[in-house]
Amino acid sequence: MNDKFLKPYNAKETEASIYKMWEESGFFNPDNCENKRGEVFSILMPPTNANGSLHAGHGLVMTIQDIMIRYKRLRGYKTLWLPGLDHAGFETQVVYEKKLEKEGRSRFEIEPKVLYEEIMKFTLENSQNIKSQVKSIGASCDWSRIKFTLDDDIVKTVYQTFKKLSEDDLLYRGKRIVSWCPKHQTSFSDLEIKDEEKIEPFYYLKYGPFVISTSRPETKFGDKYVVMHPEDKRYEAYKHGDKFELEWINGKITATVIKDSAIDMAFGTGVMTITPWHDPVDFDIAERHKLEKEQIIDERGKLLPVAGEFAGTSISKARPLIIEKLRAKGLVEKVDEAYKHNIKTCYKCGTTIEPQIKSQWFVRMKPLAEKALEKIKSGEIKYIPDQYEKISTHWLNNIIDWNISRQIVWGIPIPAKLCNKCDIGIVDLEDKEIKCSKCGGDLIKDIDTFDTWFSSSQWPYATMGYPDGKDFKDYYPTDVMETSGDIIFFWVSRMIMLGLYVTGNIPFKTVYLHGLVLDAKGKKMSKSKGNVINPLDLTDKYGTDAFRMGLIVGNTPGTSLALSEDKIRAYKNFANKLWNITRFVLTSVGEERLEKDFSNYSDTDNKLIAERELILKDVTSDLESLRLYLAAEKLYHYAWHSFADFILEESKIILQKGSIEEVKSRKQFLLHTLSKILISLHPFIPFVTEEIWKDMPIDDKKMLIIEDWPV
RNA sequence: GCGCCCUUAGCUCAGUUGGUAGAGCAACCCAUUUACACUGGGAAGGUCAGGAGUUCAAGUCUCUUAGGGCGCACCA
Repeated sequence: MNDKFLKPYNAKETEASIYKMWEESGFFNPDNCENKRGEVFSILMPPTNANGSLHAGHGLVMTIQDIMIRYKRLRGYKTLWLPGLDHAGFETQVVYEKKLEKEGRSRFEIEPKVLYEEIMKFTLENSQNIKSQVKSIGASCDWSRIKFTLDDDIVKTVYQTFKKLSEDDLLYRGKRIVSWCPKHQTSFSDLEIKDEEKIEPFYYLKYGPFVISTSRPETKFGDKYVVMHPEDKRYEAYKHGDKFELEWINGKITATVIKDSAIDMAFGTGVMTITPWHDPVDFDIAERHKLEKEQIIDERGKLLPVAGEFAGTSISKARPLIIEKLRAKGLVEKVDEAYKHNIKTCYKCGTTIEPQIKSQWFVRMKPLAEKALEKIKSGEIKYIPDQYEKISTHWLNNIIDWNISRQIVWGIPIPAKLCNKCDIGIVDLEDKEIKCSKCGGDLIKDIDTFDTWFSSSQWPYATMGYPDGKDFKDYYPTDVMETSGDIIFFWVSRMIMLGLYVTGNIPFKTVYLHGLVLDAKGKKMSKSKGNVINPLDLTDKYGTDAFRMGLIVGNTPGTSLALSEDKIRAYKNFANKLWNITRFVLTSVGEERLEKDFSNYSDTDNKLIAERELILKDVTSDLESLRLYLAAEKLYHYAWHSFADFILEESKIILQKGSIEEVKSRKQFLLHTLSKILISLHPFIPFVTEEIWKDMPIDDKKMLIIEDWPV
């Protein structure tokens, strides 16, 4: 027996060299593995923010996927786990802007091209960091195939899709109302917006013969349409299109009566004025009746000249002043001081979103969503846990067009030209169009970039070299899409839609969604609360295997997990337990080597074998159904409480007092069982099992990572 | 407002098709030159949130009440 077993298991000394051994073996790359079953299994690693560092959530992602991959590899599948890095457009740009702020610079003063180069350099430097962190978790992904969302071939695919969408009339450039962040100076899609409950005053204002209500008096300067429900008896006397004069904030204006059934008769007075430029509901009403739209607030959140004396004032400063003026004119009917309502905020900085009308590129989602819904309904795409199927279906059924333009430099440039006269946009992948075909105006290059999710939604086929790539033919569709439940719309649903649209085939068969990793008290980790657990601290202290087990056991998909250090410590003990089990077994068997075809077992051992096989079968079925949490626990229990506590104790007597046949039988049983325990535990705790495997007295053995699954 | 999920031992959570309630941690008693103290043995701990129903049988299915969480939509 190797002397190393005389000391407790030392994860720290072992892990780096084991990972290096795997990497050098080439077995992470399916091209180097024998295809024993003639079946493939593939997973895409959700592209990690190249600029970020590993957090507990990544730890979970990497562990779950690595377990799936290692298990299938052991079962003889040709397994591809394709790693990726994400330029994470807006996220990274925000991080970089903070850095600029600290240096006393601003992105608005830097030439876009220069800024892009700077962020690229910054990101590529940091990407080395995240890669080595992913490795430290034990991820057995194929690094030779790593893809970055800004790689030329990915960009090329994204451009082809953009063009195809345009040709199929699923893309349009439209002057539409979008969610605009006055701080970040970019528009968003509906998903980047967070609702926040706020208590604010609610004003009832006299508007000619009507009383209207608003929480946003600063938008009211241009309001010249007063809207009511066509069936509202109270306002029967007023006809659609009636005009009247009234005294308003800055003097006399002419208003027009509009009848529209979007009005809720029960709310307030049942009458409202509209600000189509700054409110989506108002925008829709204006579109329906072809009403004029006027911008009141600029991109920085300041009032425009239409506000007269208030021009140039910010919203927060102007609001009380406007009310003061209205009050002086006797136009304030009443004020509800504590009005509770939801306002839309930027998910990143919390700034109140200021809707603006902008020319942006939109994707028509309804036709894409319908195809996705079919595949979900037919069961071709399965969700784990299954409640996500309903959540996805609901979102897809109510989908709105997707704004894919972002006014930031860090991203894939939109390959299009805009007319400086008529503002139409044309897709121009070759960058050769000069004159507008419609009005003859000059074409200028669109300076916007794509929403990050527009490129990551194409990840499954873009990374595999669609349409001609060998990997695309071999590994698409992938088997499991494993990611966090909170990006189900951002990413998962859009991958399904674009995958189906571009390739005609689903991008993955099973969607496996894990929950959030919370702190030990079940609270969300956040830098401001100071409760962020760095996974690398834990792997350093308890070993990566212990960390992995702690994340997996008892963690059901979709449910958030309270990460307790106690639990991880318990699995550190488990790694050591296996170590000592090995020490005992190796000492007990002496010179005995594992005989592959041994069958002359004693009755006692045959009974134990039957038990063991039952458990291994059970574990295999759990793994096939992706019940990782159960498989891990069952193996843990068998190794510790059956094999160590009972079988090893019993062996002490048999090896001492048994007949020659009984001793031989027991020695073989111990070796076979230990080897099966090591193989089946390998997906969960790869490092310690591989390290032990080196010393197993087995002839012609392979590396554990490519051994044969014991069932 | 609409929809979904959760409520099981002190804590964190399992419990796949209905068939005598489980794990880890914590706490309690005992053992101590043992393969392993990163240990072993033992005992304790639950009217499965409350109520009603279906069933020979319900933690599991149905309805309902309460509390917690999440998603979506929001009325100016």
